[in-house]
Amino acid sequence: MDTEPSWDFYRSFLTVLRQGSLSAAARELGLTQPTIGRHIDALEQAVGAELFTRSSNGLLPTDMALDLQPYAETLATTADAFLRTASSRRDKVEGTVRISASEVIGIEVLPPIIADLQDAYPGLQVELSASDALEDLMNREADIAVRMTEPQQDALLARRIGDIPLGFHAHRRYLERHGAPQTMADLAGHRIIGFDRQTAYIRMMRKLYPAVDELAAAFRTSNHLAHLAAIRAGIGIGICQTGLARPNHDLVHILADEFEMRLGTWVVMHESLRTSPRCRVTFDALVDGLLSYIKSCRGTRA
Amino acid sequence: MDTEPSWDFYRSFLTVLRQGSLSAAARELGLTQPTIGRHIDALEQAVGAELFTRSSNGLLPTDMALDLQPYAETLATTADAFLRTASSRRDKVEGTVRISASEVIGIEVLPPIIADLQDAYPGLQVELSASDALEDLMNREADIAVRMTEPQQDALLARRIGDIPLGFHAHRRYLERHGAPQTMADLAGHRIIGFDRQTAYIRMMRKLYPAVDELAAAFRTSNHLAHLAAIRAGIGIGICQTGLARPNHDLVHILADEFEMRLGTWVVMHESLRTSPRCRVTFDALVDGLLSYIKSCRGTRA
DNA sequence: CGGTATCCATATAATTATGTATAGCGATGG
DNA sequence: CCATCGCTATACATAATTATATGGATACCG
Repeated sequence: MDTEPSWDFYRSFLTVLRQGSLSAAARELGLTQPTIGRHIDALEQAVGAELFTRSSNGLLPTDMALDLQPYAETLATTADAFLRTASSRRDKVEGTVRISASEVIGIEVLPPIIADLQDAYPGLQVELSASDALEDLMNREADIAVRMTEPQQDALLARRIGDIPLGFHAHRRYLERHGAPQTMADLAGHRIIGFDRQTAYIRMMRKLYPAVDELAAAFRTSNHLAHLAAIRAGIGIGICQTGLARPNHDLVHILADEFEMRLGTWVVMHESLRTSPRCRVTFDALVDGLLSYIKSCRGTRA
Repeated sequence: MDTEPSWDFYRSFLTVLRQGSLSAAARELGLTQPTIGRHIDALEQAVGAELFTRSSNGLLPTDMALDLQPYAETLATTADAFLRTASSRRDKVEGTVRISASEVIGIEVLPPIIADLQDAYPGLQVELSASDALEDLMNREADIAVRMTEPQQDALLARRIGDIPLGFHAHRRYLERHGAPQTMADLAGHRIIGFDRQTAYIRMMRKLYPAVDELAAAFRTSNHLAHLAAIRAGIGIGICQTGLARPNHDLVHILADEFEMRLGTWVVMHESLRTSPRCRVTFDALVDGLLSYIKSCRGTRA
């Protein structure tokens, strides 16, 4: 290798890959099309491989370029994390903290917790990545994560919150029309909201309650938020966190004695962020907020 | 934020951090001291924080800079992985593959396996990181790893090899002088080679054989290679992989019926490297080589 | 079919970043 | 106590990178 290529080339490479054309990448990066073109040329020269096939309506990535995309993505998220950390003062709670959580937690549970946190620390910005694709804390894709599985890596600081209870729920309107099932067997006569895809959590349920799996579902979705929305819309009976029944009083927890499943919950942060005030404070706020959320889950039985 | 800083600044930042001065960093990168100085200035400007305190004999990193170091390290290893992947042709077995393994495995077990592999594929370069600090495959710090723990992440492709058996060993010379212990209790009268630090594997032994832990060690080291060297030098009786007794015929496996511990072993690779011929071939070679190594571990009893 | 809007490639001009040379500062050693 | 060495900071010339401007190719649409 003569000399290492400029790291800026990786940025240009990734942007072209995402945007699909030199021109669009140039607009994105605030540069010009010939510049990006030269970057790609130089990178291809440096690695001795063709990365894109040029055409008059854009650049088509080669298989090699697609292989390289994850590396470039990592570079981008890491550079982002670098700036996020560097741009916040070490001695004050300010700057941006990026939180990763599942969609349901991120949308139904976290907002009030974050609101209180930001009331207390006006200089604190929060980026919430509400996605079921869990982001990698080791890669610093997020600073703090709420997870339903226990993290394995030693470098991660994890705090177990407890178990979030799940149960069958239905809208009051649905129950008024169709009656409330008293036993698991009664479910057979009801409209069931089911899951579309296999996830770890569905496999767990299948193991604990094989009967549930055999119910014919009237509405299936792989999206947990859509599942919840279906319950709230009165489509039928589905499973959700019992804590979500409380804020919306039209949701009723049914079969509470027959069916119980719990999701272990952890708040996780990279160990090295312990000394960062903004991460520390956010971590603590999430722990406190989720603890009281779990406490509120009790006593919502029908 | 006006505009994102050049990614090259991160490289200069990291090099200054590692080298301790602008001048040394400039030499390392093939640039000049004023250039590196300007990069650091620009980065400090961009993030609005002081990263180094300048002195006449170098640059001293601030706490902030030390916080940022891991991010910069990740950038460097990822850029490296990018080049490694990009510089090898997709259709041929050539280019560099980086293997991570423990010191003992990397030094005592892998070399002959790698030799055979490279005989078969002359264009294949191998980088071996023989370190007990396990490198992160998610971060692409290595392409393939030999691990003694089962990997958790879904994105990793893991192949279980089996269990590597461990046992007490001593040099023939030591046994001629001091006699061979026939029972675990006999160990008390012998010179024992022990471990210095707590590791997962020591905790496991402590659990299975609490008696072993109470033996007074005549020689302690936290380095497994040094431990092995001590056994080979005839210092006393210590624990090592039974497979290591074979190539060196002066090493004798003792108390084989009294003591047995096994280390589960996996070869692990990032799932996305499956399509890369060089990684695929290396992965398979490691699997085959380690399988036959484990097979060779049997039948070496004294 | 002509008009328009993309896109990439190339040549040239402007800007920016880099290297060279030098001065100044502090530590080290005879 | 001065010479030396290594470091950073600055000034200036130069090289490298970038933006601008233009041409050619392709797709889309009325």
